[in-house]
Amino acid sequence: MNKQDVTIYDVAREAKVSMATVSRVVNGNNNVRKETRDRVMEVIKRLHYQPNAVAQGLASKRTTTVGLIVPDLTNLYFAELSKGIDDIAVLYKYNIIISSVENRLMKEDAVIQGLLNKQVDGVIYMSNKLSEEAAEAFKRTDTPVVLAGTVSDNLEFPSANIDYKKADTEALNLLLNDGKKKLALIVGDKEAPINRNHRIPAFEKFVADNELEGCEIFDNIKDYSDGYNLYPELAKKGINGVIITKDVSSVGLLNSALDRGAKVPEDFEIVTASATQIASVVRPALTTIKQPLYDLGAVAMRMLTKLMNDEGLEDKHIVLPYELIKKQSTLNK
Amino acid sequence: MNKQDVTIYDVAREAKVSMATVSRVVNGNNNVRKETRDRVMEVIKRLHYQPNAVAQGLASKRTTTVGLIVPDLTNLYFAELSKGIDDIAVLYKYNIIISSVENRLMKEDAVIQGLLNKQVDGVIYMSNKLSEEAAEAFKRTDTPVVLAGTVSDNLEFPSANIDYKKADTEALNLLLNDGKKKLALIVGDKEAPINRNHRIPAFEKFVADNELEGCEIFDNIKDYSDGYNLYPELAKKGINGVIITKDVSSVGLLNSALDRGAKVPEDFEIVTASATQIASVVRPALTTIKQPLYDLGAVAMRMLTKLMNDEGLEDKHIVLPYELIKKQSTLNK
DNA sequence: ATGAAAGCGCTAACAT
DNA sequence: ATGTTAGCGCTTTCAT
Repeated sequence: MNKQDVTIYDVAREAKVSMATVSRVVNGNNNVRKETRDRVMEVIKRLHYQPNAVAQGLASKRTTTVGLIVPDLTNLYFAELSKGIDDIAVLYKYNIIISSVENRLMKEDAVIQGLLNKQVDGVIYMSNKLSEEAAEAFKRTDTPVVLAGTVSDNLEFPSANIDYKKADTEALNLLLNDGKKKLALIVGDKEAPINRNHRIPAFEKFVADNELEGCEIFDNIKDYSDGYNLYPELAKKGINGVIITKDVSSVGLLNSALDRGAKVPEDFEIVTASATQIASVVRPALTTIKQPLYDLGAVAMRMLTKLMNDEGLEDKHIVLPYELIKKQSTLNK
Repeated sequence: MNKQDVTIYDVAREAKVSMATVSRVVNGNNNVRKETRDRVMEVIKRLHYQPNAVAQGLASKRTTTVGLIVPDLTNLYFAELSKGIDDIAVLYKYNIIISSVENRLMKEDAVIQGLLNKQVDGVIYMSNKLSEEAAEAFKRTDTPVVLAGTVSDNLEFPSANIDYKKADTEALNLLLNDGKKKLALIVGDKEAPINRNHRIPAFEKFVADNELEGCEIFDNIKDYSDGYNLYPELAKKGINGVIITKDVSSVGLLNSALDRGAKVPEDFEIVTASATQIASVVRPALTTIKQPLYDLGAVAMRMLTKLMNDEGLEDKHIVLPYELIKKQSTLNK
């Protein structure tokens, strides 16, 4: 593959040692006399020797590679998580094999199997919804898995998340406090555990606790135009305050409201639930539940390094703090 | 690594054939009698045999893995390119090892060397600027490299791009035709080949050809706040029409102009040069040079598959069409 | 501290 | 059409 195909054997011969010694030098094993080490190092430099990671992987059964499963690279929620993951991966000298799995001919479990066949040392899984097949595939393996910004049904996999219930409740309180009583929760997929187990129950509890009427949950709002097209329905129903989980959709909703002459935030308030770049550049600026996406990714990857090192986890489920950032899409009384 | 560590040898024994035959079945080699194939397949299913890709890689010297070098995952320009790359990679059964290289402790050539050590079959490089070290590292190897949405100085590497000169000239004509004569080109890095060899010469030629006065090039405008903070200077200098290369910066510039009471597009026109999601959701909507980012990525990856297959390229440098999308940040007379 | 040798799991001649 | 065998480049006992 490389032009100069210098192997460990060439180095050994040239340095007049065995390949075992070269291997020790390369791997920083201390059982090498300083002189020998220096001599070997010199030859390595001179011959431009680079270890073949595939051969190392086969012999050692560790590839220093982790798999990343992500629905969509162009979704900033996952991109920002990935950045945190990547930075920690670099720190610990892991490479990342990335696989996006949304809208794909290839089934998710096939993607996962492919990753496992490549002998990745661990996997980070991100998604709105951990599919059945994915969960099954993970359970069939020893390879450690961590979820980042993703919840599974029965907490079977280690994860890094925020407290979605608490965050949503705080946001709903903000809306209510601003005098908005016809509230809506707008999600991408009702059946995603994050919604089914956290956001929706929190919303329903809040509505019940405050004896609100005419509140509603809207499902299947995933992209810009979904958000844009939803506004008329909300207006007709008199909804005047929403939490919307996808940043791109919130922007669509905002633009739609403005285009139809709604006053934001006087008549209609929006809280968006991720705080990606896209939510922060529109006008009026969106009030947002700021999730520490970079940190969530970093923490998840750090957990994975521990698992790959058989160190065990103090906390199987790490919950990071969020912030409710009050901007111009809410009155903030 | 996997719980059931079934090897090709187990399958061979169980199916009463040699491992060579199993290998043939796994690799779709036709030199196997149908009965034998069926029997082997049955055993493979029954034992849940999965080939170890690392061993395959070592023996065959092909890893079906390509390296992707990208400055920043959260930059939508690169994310959208990556999506095109990824889709074609899946089609041709390649995995992707992704390495982001901006703001990193690890030097770029070390990142590249790491990729080569993992025996990737090819590399796609994306950046504003192909660094010296990167170019050197690539030249030391046989591994094919393709640039996506990236230009190198002397066209030494195959690439997929648009005609930046033509695109910018068309945009400048739009501005001039709208009556804007104090024009600016706003870039991230003057020294990036894409700017030094294409955008800047095109801008200078346009200014000279049309005998315009007070036009200027602004450098080092890379993120939202750079764009936001630049506007006052533009206003002071009387600049009334700009092409700006980074979408995030354009949005900063737009918001800044609006905040300071400028009328867009009456007094100040903006054309942005990538057309990522972020440029399309702000109001007023930005006129943009729409680069076919997904396609650029897809084409680059397709080129790479050919090179990895020793097929050779008809065209070493592919130029895809762009579109000038006229929105509300220009008058479009 | 160093070396010899046996694999890691597979592919790819080569032989039959 | 199938089997035999020699690697691929490295790590890792086990000796010494």
